[in-house]
Amino acid sequence: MIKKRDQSRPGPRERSRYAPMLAMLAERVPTGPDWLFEVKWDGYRSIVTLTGGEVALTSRQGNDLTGRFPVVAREVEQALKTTDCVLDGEVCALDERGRSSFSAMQQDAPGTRYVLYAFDLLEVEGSPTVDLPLHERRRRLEELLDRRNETVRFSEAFEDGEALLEAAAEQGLEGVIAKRVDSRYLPGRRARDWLKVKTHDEQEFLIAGYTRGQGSRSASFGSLVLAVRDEPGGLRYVGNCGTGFGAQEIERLLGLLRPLERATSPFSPVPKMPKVRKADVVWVEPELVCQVEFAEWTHDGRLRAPSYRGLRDDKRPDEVVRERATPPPEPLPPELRHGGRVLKLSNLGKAFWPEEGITKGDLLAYYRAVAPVLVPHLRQRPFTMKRYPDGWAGPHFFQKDAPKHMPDWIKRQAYISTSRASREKRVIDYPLVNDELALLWMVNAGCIDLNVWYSRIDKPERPDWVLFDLDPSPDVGFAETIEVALLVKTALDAVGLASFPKTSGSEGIHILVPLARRHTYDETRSFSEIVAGAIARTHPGLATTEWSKAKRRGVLIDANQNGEGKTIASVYSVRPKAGAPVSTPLRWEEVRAGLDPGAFTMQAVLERVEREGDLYAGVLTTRQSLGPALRALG
DNA sequence: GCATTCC
DNA sequence: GGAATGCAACGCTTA
DNA sequence: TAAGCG
Ligand SMILES: [Mn+2]
Ligand SMILES: [Mn+2]
Repeated sequence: MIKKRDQSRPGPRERSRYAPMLAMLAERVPTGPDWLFEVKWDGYRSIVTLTGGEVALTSRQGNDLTGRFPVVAREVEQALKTTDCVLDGEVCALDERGRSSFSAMQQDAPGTRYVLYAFDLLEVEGSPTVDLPLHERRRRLEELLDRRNETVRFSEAFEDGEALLEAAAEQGLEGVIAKRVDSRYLPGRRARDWLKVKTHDEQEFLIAGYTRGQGSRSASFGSLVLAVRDEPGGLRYVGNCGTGFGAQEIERLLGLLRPLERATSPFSPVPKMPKVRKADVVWVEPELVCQVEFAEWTHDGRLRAPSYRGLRDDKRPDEVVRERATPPPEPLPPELRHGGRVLKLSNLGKAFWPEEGITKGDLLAYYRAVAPVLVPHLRQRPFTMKRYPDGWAGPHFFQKDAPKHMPDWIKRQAYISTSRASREKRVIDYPLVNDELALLWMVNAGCIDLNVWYSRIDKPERPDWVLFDLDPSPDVGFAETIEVALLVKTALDAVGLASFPKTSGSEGIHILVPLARRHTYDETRSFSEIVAGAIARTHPGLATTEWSKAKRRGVLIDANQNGEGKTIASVYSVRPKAGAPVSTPLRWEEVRAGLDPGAFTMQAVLERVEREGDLYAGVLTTRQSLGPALRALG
């Protein structure tokens, strides 16, 4: 049932002690004297560690890049006026004209020239510099670098962000990074002190036709006619795209487009295309979906500077619409009303994540926006409050018994708890978060994540799911967690059980196996124990069920969490951790190397929900039995 | 975060 | 009036 | 039986 651990899996590798600081995506460049601006270099982010003159390059995922870029590694030794330091930078390939080019990088042709753009200094001769302000770190970095070295370059900073963005767009660069001049370096964090502003946008489009080519392309086509669906099943023309494909890709596209040809335009009315004669357009059924990069939408809904990136076969043609950046959720008024109920909100401006610039108001706004998909996962489940009145880094406390001052429009359910210590029985009134207003009351009370039982009040002894709780030990990271998640999926597939993965926050994964509420907690617990034990035995060093932290190596498959009264941080919960990561539902196809759980910020998750709906809806509707699986496992 | 209790 | 305080708890494992 | 663990 369970495959042997892949022999080719690399062993534990050298990791840099520093993870790179990450930038938040922003819509526009900030202004003012607090910011400096750099080109967003498009290559491999690398932490460069120089120890006694010995160089190591480490990727964002913690992989060793030294062997991949030997020339850069050698030149680093030459270019630095010290033998011990840690830098942050980007290794980029140069094209024929000596400019940074990502496509040159991907082709990695022999003789491709690589350079390092260094932009930060994290440590010099054993003393960390991460707590110095950025302008000071950059000053010291510049001093350390030999200006004459052509391979190790100092990433220039500029004062005018708008002008730099414009220049970057002209040169076909990806964008601009804005950094606060007085900010500290926050390793591994995605903070508002660094903003990434892109020159180009990108989305899927329908191919609705093509135009006859000119010159060398007269035998094939000149451009693709692009379209999107708009409101009630209509089709809207957005522009033509005549670049981004080579001769081979044109051939492939023609092969796919010819069978879709039609005599008449799929648009009504027929759009006017600049510089194209009507007779030169071949219309096709709008069924093929392609990815296109472009500078911006014009005011009349056309693409400026579109460039073809490839076909998309993972997107249904009727889902292709114009994507608008989801605006950040509405700021909240201090008082919300819903059918006669009034909720007063307090301290909206309080910094809940000071480093990231996230306030309690931001958190409430996120939960209000995500409530339609979130609340169904909380409904009728006893709720344990875990309260952080002063933000994620402050002190916190648990509260199960609903406080007296909780409004009466939040439902409660009483359970008797038997404290074994005192052998005393007492009644606990668990709150039930059954609607948006109740949810916001909890968040206003300082709840950051939302912890609920696995069972609902009408059948409290029959859980709705089995949980596989994957927790990596310090010696492994998210990459290993992903490997173990896939092993769990393989095992569940083999016994015919559907399962739903989500990130748990920073490094862990939760896998839920939805049930028809016929099993007891005892049964779900022993089922998860059997599966976890089998995986741990066949993959020593990678997966484990070892309880003691000290002895644990690899990823813990924590079967212990399947028990009455245990709680789980729900899907869409923001976790009380650095970077405010969200527990995000995943498609199994996404559970692959390179997945970055830190990228699931509140804003990113709102956009994702907008695009994908609730990827965890299946947990609410799938009703499975463990019977066949338990028999198969003997 | 807030009601309650202590000084 | 202002500061201090409480606000959960269990099963499982190993020492 | 106590302490560590989540
Ligand atoms: Mn976990
Ligand atoms: Mn756990």
